[in-house]
Amino acid sequence: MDKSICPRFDKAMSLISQRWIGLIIYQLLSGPQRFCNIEAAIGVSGKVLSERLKDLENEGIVKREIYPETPVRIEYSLTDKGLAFEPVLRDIENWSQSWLEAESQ
Amino acid sequence: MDKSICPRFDKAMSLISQRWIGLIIYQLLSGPQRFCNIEAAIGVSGKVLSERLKDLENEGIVKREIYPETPVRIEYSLTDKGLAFEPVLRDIENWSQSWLEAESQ
DNA sequence: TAAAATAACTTACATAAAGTAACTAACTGA
DNA sequence: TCAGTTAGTTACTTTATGTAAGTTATTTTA
Repeated sequence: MDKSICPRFDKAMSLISQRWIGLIIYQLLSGPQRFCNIEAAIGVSGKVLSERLKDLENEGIVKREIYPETPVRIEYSLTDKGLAFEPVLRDIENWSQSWLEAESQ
Repeated sequence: MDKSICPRFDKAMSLISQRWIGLIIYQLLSGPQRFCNIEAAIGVSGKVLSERLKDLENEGIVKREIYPETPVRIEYSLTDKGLAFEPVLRDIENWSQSWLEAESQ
């Protein structure tokens, strides 16, 4: 058990290797939005989405804001820490455009 | 179910959101190496490592080469497609240095 | 020559994570 | 009052991952 890898890098990797985390942040790059919007846009179940949003909020990556309108509006948005993740997602986007086929079986 | 996201990006995201995939590619960035070396360096179990290496080989990201020496040497290395993934991992590295704490409990 | 070691896996079993679908609570408009 | 919307939660099933031991081939050591 070497574990020669940096614990911070290791933690970042565990973060994005949680299913849906990347797509949630990517979706929030297009601006603050509601729970049901994220759910519909990326096709995640409500159960997992609420778990992930809680995790991301605890990590300081996502901010949850309640607007006491009628009906109540709850908006999720990226913090600076979350916005700083954009280059990662852009690189993944670029890589996927260059190296993955448009058609998959 | 909008599913407005690009299927190629979606596929790339499913790839890196598989546990260990990122760390395996990262580890291979330091050069071709053997199974047991990757296993020790990142702390993944042999079972999952062999699954992941097969997946990565099928995706054309990793190359497996057998050197019929004594004892036989099997080396895993990155293809061009795999090497092209480097910027993603460097960005994650940078992000983790800037935004994650050195100490975690 | 037999026993122990190493590399590269695989198998069996246990636990954790994710998916599915239905349910809740608060409100609103018809 | 009934159906609809938002933001979730709960119960249950399926899939993924972890752990530890076993396998095959070869090689080194006693």
